[in-house]
Amino acid sequence: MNRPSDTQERILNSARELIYASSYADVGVASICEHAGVKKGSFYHFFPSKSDLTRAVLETYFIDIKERIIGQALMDDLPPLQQLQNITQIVYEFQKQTKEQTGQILGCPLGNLATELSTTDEPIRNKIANIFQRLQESFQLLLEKAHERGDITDINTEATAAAMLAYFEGVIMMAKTRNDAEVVKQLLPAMVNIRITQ
Amino acid sequence: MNRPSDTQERILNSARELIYASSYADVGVASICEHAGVKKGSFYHFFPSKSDLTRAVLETYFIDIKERIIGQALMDDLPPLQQLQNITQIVYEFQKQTKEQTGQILGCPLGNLATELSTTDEPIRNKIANIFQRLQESFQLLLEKAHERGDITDINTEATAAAMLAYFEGVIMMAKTRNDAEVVKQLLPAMVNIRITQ
DNA sequence: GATTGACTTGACCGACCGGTCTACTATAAT
DNA sequence: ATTATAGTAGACCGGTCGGTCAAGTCAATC
Repeated sequence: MNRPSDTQERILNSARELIYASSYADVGVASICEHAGVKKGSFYHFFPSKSDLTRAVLETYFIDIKERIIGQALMDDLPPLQQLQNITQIVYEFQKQTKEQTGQILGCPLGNLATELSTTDEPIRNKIANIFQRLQESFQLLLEKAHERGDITDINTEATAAAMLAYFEGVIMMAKTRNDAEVVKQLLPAMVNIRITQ
Repeated sequence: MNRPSDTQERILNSARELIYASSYADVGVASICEHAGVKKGSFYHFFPSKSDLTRAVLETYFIDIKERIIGQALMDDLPPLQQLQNITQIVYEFQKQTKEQTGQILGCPLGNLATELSTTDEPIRNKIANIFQRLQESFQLLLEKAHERGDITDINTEATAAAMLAYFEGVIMMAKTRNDAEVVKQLLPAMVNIRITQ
């Protein structure tokens, strides 16, 4: 009774791209369907609302960041602080690449939606808060490893991880606003020097 | 031949409040007019478009930040790094206050619009980039004073000011996403320890 | 007191919004 | 072969969007 279909994925990918390239409000359901090659009826067969779809899209953003940025940075068998440094380099290259391809710095898909929707769509705000938490924990894990190795001392790893994530998002916001990837190159490496003591 | 009128200011103040409380896309021209007690015709007499109005609103956001936050922090005759520290404290109290009054952390009005519109409205992106530049210069001035006093050495004041502003925006974004002012209290003071060396 | 022009009024526009609905198709289970 | 159902198609809905416009009001100028 179930026909296999890639429609759901097509919708997700379409929304992923369009929302990242502009904003939640600026991308209509009709555009998402058109870009996916799908009719509106199918859209609402798979997703009860645009907000629901966006929460699903957010999860794919997280998976991408986790795999393509953090996972990539951890592949080299380096000290944890070096791996953190890797992250900043990978992000720079990614932002630079999208700038070359689209002419624009698109920023962070999570931060973009966080600032746009946190006050008007509670389920989305909550979803993003949850994702930020998981990213923070990835940072924290690296900090704890560095602590065990004796690379850092007297540090509040949880608060420092949160501070690093905040700096990360802030730098990317500035790069997007100036539409200049070099902002990332100049500022983001300093992320690994942030410390919040106990 | 010119009748004095507070209509323009009423529109500006209305838009200021409504856009800060939600977002650019979520606030219609009709809502702005209604909240200002003004008819649509008057709106388009004073402002050629919603985008133009928003650029004027952005300038008022800057003036407010400059006067009510930076100006306030500089009133006490303290060492420059202490004055920077003051800024973080004032911002915490402000965010905490809006949370108490509205139940929500509204974040930074500049950062909010920066992430929402930088890729879709070039004049607005440019306006925000300009404002960020001026804020960065305020930070830089304090860093240079600190340098002259010998409080800090071997520092790239321009890059460090940019990094501090980025961290500032990032922390406020996280507070908004978590809808928790305590994030600001815990993370923002570390802003003054950020250094980017030459 | 006639003229000028800044300002106000509110009806109106086409386009688009998110979402609904009914009819239809295709396939898998019986 | 019949039935059940997941998925597709696309017309349609009321409401809202940013923006326009013609008509009018009012005060300052001459």
